[in-house]
Order: sequence, then C-alpha cells, then structure tokens
Amino acid sequence: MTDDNHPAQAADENRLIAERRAKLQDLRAAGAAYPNDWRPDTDAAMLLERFANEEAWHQAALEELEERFCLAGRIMSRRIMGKASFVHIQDGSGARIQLYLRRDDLPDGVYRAFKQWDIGDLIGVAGGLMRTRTGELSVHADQLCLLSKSLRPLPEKWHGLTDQETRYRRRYVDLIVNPEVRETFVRRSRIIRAIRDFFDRRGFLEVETPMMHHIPGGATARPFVTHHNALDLDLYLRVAPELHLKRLLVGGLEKVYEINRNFRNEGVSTRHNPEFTMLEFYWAHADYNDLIRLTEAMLHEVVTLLPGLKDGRVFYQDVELDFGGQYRRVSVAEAVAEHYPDLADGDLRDRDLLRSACQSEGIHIENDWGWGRLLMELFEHRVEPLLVQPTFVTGYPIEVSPLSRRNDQDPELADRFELFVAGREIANGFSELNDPEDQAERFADQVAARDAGDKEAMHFDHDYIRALEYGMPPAAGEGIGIDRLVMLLTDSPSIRDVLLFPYLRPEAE
RNA sequence: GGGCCGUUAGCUCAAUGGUAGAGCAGUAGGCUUUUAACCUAUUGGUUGAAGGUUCGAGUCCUUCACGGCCCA
Repeated sequence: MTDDNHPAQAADENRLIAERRAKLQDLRAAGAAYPNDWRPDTDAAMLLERFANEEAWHQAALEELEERFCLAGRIMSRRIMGKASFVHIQDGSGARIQLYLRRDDLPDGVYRAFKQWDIGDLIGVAGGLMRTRTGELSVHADQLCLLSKSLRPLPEKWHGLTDQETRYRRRYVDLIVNPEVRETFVRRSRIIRAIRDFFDRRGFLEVETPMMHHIPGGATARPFVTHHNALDLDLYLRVAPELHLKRLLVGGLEKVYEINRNFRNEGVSTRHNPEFTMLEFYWAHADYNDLIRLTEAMLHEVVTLLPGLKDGRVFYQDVELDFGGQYRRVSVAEAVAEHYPDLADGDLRDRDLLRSACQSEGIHIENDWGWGRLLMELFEHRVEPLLVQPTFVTGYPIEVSPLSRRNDQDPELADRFELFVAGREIANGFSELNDPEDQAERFADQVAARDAGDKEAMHFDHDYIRALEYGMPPAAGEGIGIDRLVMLLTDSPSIRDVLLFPYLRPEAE
C-alpha cells in the first residue's frame, strides 16, 4: 500500500462517491457516523406476512392497532414529494417494505437530514403501520436514523446488475439487488441441512478429516501443492477425504460422513470450480446396493423438504426431473451396447474392437488403456449426456475403480455405481475394497500409471495399507457432489451460480 | 488449451471510419398517500490496456487482460 491508496483519496474515486464521502464527513463532524445502538424488533418479511390480509388489516384497523414497530434496512428507492416521502427499504429478511415519512410526524430536523441520505444507506425506522391508497402496507415513521452510510451507488433500480463478471466478483452487490440469488443460497443451505439431518437420524457421525495431505489420494485428480514453512514440507490440498474416512471405519467409527471442500487442480468451467463441496459417507456392513437404496431415499427426502417442490419433481432448465420412486438401473455394458449397435455383447471386453470403436468416434486414447478404460470412454462419449432422469449405472470395470471391491461373480468388474442426472455425474459409490493385499496391488498399478505420465493417477499410501491390515469391516461408501446437486435443485446453469464466491482470475489493475 | 462473442458514464444500453449520447442514479429547485412518482434546470467519459492503419478510430488491424457461451 502506498500513499495514493489512502482510503479517503483512492485514485479511481468518482464524483458520486466523493459526494457521498462529503456527506459522511458531515456525519462524522456531528458524531453520528457509524452508530451501533439501534435494535430492530421485527423485519419486513414478518410484517408483510402478519398483515398480508388486506381486508382484515385495512387502513382503519391498522390505525387502531396500538403497536409500534422498529426495523433496520437499506434504502432501495426514494420518492420525495416536498414535505413527505416514500421510501422502500430492504432488510435482513430479504423482503422490502415501504416507509411513509412526513416531516411533521418526525422529530425536528430529521426530515431535513433524511433528504441528504442516499439510496443504499442503511437506516433504522420506527412507527405504526398504515396502508396507502393503493393498499400497500407501509410503516408510518415517527423515528428515523442513519445507521451506515453507503459510499458507493447501487446499480440502477430497474435493470439492476446483469453483468455476470461483476455479479460474481461483487457477490455482495448481487445479493442486494438480485433476490433470486439470495433465494438460491438459502436453498443451498436448506439442502445441506436436510442432508445432515438425514444422516444424523440414521446414526451417522459427522466428522472432519484433514484438508492438507502428505499423500493425495481417494480420487484420480491432480492436487494443489502448498508449503508448510515451519516444517519446510510440501503438502497437498486434498482431492478427496476417502482414505481418511475409511481409516475411521478401521477405528470402529462404522457410520461416518463428511461434508466439506475438495480441491482439484484442473480447468474451470460451468461445471468445475477448483474448490468444491463433497458429501462422502461410509457405512460398515453394507454394500453398494444398500447405498443405492439410501441415495434414493435421501434425494427423495431432500427434494420433498424444499419449498415449492412436491412429489419429488423438479424442473431443471425446462426439463422435468423425477426424484420420486425407484430410479432406473443399467449397467455400463448394457448402456454401451444400446448406443453402439455395431458392438455385440461379446465385444465389450475386446480391447482391439473397443480401440477401433473409440477411434471411429474421434476419442483420444492412450496405448496402455485396457478394455475397461476404453469402454468408459465410449460410455462418456455417447451415453452419459442422455442420462437425463436419475439413473444408477452399475458394472464398472475394475480398471477405472482402484478403490472398489471386486465383484464376486466377475472379478473384472467392481461393486460400484454412479448416479447420473441431467447428463451429469452426481454420485459415485461402491462396496469398499478392504483386502489390503488387493489394495496394495492396485496402488502399485496406479504408481505404474503415474510413472508412465498419468498425472491424475494415485500415489501409494502405505499408512492406508497398514490401516487395512488391522482389518476394515466390510463396508460401502459414496461421494455426492453437493454443488452439482444444488445446481439441479435451484435450476442453476452454472456451478458459479451456486457458489457464493466462485473462482475468478484476479481483476486487472 | 481451441473457436465464437463481449468489455462505452455509478448501473442498463446507443453511436455508416467524421463533434461520444440516452434512461436511471446524482446535483439544484418545486411538490404532505407516491408506486420505474411527477415537473423544471443541470453535472458526469483515459470508450478494458498497449501498439498499428488513417487527414481522422468507440468503430478497422495486431497483441494482451478479464468475462460469457460452446468444444477438448
């Protein structure tokens, strides 16, 4: 910081801000700049709800009501008509209520001071209620004070703030002027609370495991690297909590869940943010079929609890999604066979045939990929986008499932599923691999893939193997992308719309 | 990473290569039940940044920054 960045003399200061800053100086001189002694006893939403009935609460009834109300909110609009004014304030409830200010009904000098205030200022108001000619419930003020001066003008009242970049960078302004943004984040909070409640009632313990890992693991993804100064040690931000949560299964915490941030060092898009929120839960003495049933129950409950969503149905980008009842189940092989008629059932494990199928689809492939990886490429290419209604996909190849238990009948497949909705992966769950020797071999395969250049492949986690060697109960575990789920349930086209502060490159100087 | 589009006043937007404008907000005045209040007057610009072409660039060209959409 240099001298020309002094807060009172910022170089980019424009005239509008300068005018308001001058008003603030006057307030400071009067010793009334930033008081903290106003205590509202209600809010706009409560008043609008309580007095919603216009017939019962007509003007005369409101006048007889010997009740005074005290509110605090932000000035959103003003209509000054000489010795009386109308003002709309928006308060912490998110609702707006009109104030009627009449010079002769306010203490001396207050009305004159009010005329110096600006849209955006935070004010306190007290008074009785009234209804205007058009029937709008209004607070007839007999007390009024300025609580916090706003130096920066708010966006225009009619068009508001529409520039996407500014909305994401200045989310605080977006929240003030775009009510649906507030609604989205209220709903996000409700969704997460409903999920916690669902698991708590079933005896799951919410836990917190490390964000900083010596060995990144639990997912195939590139990690962020950071550095611990005192220990002079590089650390990785976690890509998944999975391996720690399963250590807890070993330790006897047999039903655990964590809702927290993961960090993946990959591109940024409408579906990817470098940090994102995952629910992961682990359940001893259960398998992936139990997870499928639990997931259905959870989603149905969450959707039903959200206001305005009945019968488990929700509209996402004009498509109706049905989260009620039992979701469709299909195996990877079935789905691929259905959409690639040239491939017969027996071809789906034929590496050469799958390679040529990928090539004719224009899919980039690597030489060392086995049939499992190739099959998944075909699946992602043509099937995934078509899975609009909630669908559980099962029968995943072991090759792409390094932490899953092998299927008893078919050791090349994992006891695993993924849930797709609106063409997107929402959940990934499987019966856990608790055989330490099998797990050690699969880590070794991952290390070999790493050495061959796959930067997303996992490291060998010796302590995790040691934990398994103590004996992990048979279990199933699942991860659900909370941001993607919230996108679906708030009809948000971009992940940035469900993150309060999505990642953006630094602003240009 | 690639393609397309965008960036002009605080906000929302105009402007054939030829004097940078409007609405809202602001400022001054009027108005004691308004509803995007109204009436009168009026201020406000490094056109994202840097180069280039041109007598002349918001507009055309190049590079860069940031964002949006699509693709990988």
